[in-house]
Amino acid sequence: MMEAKIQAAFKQLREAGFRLTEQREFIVRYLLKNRIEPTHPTAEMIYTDLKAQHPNVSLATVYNTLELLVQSKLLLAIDNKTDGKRHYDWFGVPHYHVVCTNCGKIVDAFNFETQDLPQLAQAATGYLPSSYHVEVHGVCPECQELLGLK
Amino acid sequence: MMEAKIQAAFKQLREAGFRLTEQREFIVRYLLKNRIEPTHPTAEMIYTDLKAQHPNVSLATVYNTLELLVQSKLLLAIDNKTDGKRHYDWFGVPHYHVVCTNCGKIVDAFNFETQDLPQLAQAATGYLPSSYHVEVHGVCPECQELLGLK
DNA sequence: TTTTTTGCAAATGATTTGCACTCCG
DNA sequence: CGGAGTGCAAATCATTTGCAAAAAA
Repeated sequence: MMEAKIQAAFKQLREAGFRLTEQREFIVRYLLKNRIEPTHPTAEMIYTDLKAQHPNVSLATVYNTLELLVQSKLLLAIDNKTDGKRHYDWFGVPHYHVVCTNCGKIVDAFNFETQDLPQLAQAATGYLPSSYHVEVHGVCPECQELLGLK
Repeated sequence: MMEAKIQAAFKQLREAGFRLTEQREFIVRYLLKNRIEPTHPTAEMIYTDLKAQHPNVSLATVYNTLELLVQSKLLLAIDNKTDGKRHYDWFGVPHYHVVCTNCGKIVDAFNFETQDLPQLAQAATGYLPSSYHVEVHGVCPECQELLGLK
């Protein structure tokens, strides 16, 4: 069933108008197989992991592919101000992100209803919504400890 | 009453542990007097506008001050992926942002309830929330026209 | 074939930083 | 006074880009 998910992703990438290349296949497989949810990796991290097994993937291609996956609505980009890097998250069950203002760690949370947001945004602004992102900033439990907030 | 708002901002800045300098005063006054809501200016834009009247304000200080104002919860930072720049918004009535994926234009919207978000985030993750940000991405009416989506 | 895509290296450019000087408190 | 804050210029560094070669459709 993992393979089915992978194939569905390829299909979605194609339907967004992009070709399926060997490199893109490696990257999609990597993202799905490595359960990136808890990691929220950056392009650099993905590249480093990937090149061990696939030396024929360049960093520029990783950047390029990740951007295409965002456009294809397979990935979500999270610009993390704390570390200055763009992180990625697989676009599955709708959820939001909680980012540590001290160490930059990102975790997912699911207990906030955002279903109506696109329609409301369209009603309010006339924009044609394609995606949305909810982000909470705060201090993670570990950093609370470190900072004596706990 | 504008002056009262300005004084309140100074107070808030002080209470966050920062000193009140001439430059910071200029910047806060500029932000409040120029109703930045519709503009969502960047550090560069603020600097350019400001230096006409106050040549003794450097770009580095503008960057620095804006960051302090964010920390003091007077401003909200919006990293706009489309133009690659950080925009700022005065932190008044809670609202969310709708960003054009084509031209980068940012508008405010108010019709989505986010009051419970911080508590929910804390309950779900154990983080100590200090702020949050809701952002919708889509194509603005003008770009819909340009792109033939309308 | 025709159009994309890749990979390398170089460019970009917004933001950050080091440091000597100045000023707020 | 002493620690913060400023201004300048230089450094940083994640991301983007140009272009020739390679691969998809």
